[in-house]
Amino acid sequence: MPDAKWLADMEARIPHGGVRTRFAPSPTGYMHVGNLRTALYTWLIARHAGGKFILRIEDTDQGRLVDGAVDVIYRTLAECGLTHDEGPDVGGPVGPYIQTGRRDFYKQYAELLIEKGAAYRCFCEKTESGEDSGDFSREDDPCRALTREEADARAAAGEPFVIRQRMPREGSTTFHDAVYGDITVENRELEDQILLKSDGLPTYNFANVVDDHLMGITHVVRGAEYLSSAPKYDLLYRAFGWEIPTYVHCSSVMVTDAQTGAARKMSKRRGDPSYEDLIADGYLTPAVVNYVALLGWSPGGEREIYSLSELAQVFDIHGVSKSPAVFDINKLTYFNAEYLRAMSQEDFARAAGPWIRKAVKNPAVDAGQIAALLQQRTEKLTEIPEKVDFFDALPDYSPELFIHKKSKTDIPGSLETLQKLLPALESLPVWDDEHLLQVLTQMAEAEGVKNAKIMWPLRIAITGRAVTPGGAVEIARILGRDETLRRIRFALTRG
RNA sequence: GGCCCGUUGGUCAAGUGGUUAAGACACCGCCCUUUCACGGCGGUAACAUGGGUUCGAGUCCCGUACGGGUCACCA
Repeated sequence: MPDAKWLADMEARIPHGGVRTRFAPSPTGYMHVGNLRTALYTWLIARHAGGKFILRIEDTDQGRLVDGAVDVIYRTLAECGLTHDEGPDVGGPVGPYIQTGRRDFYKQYAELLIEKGAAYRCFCEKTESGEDSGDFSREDDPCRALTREEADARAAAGEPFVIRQRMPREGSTTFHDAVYGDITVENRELEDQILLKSDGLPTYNFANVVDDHLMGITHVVRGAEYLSSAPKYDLLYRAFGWEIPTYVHCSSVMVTDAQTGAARKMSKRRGDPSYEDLIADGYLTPAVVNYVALLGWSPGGEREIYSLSELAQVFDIHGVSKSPAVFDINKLTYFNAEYLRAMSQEDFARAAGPWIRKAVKNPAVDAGQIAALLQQRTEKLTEIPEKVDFFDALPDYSPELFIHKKSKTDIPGSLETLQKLLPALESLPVWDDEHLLQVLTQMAEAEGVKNAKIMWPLRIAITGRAVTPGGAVEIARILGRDETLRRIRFALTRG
């Protein structure tokens, strides 16, 4: 029944030579960290080898289509720099790259399998997931024993059917995985899985095998949840007589459950962060990519900071780990801080600007100067507003803040210091760091006290905060003379 | 429950028969310092468990425990 000419044409367009990998997400509208990592590893394997990275959309589940979901995938890949060479949007030699557009292909290949005796039509009624299907056992399926003529006749008569894979009942199947090594299962454990659904669309497992072959995929990278269906794939490849690609199964990414403290798989429902959530939370894309790369893979040495292109150079399947890794937001935060500090001052100012302006509306206050202060003490962009809001308006603060043991300050002493500071600052010839520091240190020297005894009261008076991004000098400089003096005078009224 | 996979400090992890069992995050301490940070130095902390094999086992084999995955006309 399959068209021999058509099959030959399909085979003829398969690219050969060179590594070809593919990321094949189903459009659910959610790119969780595990998905991103799979995409990353897949991309890295291709780029490391100078091969092609292909994007294929697996939309065979008509019941789970989500609007805009494909856009989330495009956007995430693009932002992360995981560019694809072939895909629904850019085309390529082995399209279409969206599975519903390949509908007829699967039918042809399913029928080819029937012809080879490795599949059969099944007319049994659908059994819902999780439901007890009675005492009927898959092994007793009478359809498996139907002759070709009978099955063809019933199909021709319009009876609905699915096409199932005919698994061997004896022996065992061994497949090889680049991460897990050889895995052997008894064939009797394998169910006659459905290849083609009654709506004519393929199941994930079948579509994968057909597409990966037709697209010339050399390395199949996917989550370890597919490990147990891998032997069925091998059987399918063998039935077709196709070359088996290299399997690369990656362990899952876990998260520590806030309630139970136990590790569990990440999930959208539980509110675990997706890529977009992390970005909205103030994380930088390169930091996320870098961290995620190291979650379940290790380059070996002691180095941890890698750019995307550096990752592509050093990536090696050998470093992929078998056991699940727990996502640690703490360490991501550390990576983020590292990336923030490594930025040029200009880039940081550009990234931090909007966040500073969320809290500092006063245009007279220079966001660029605040950014310079912030760069060495910011772990995520989102924490900026609360750190700088005092520039806009002096917060309500308790005079108790003037008490600081290490600086040897108390309330009366602080007010006294501020009182003396007032005229000195009023007459400061130039309002810059150099002069501010000079007047302050001179006063400390004249009084025979440590700098801190002068600096602390000033900083508290002009910020109203125990912790600030920068010291008294820098903050006074940014605030300007008028505002600085105003805040000092205000402090004095509170004594 | 059957089958498959896994198990090095709280977390990420190096380690491929002989190591004082790296490194990083987090945590703690000290130093630097005009606060907090940054930075520097140091510290606490691990081979799940029981048997083998071996002159020698984190590394190899078997059992046990624990964890994960999978058993859909979902992917």
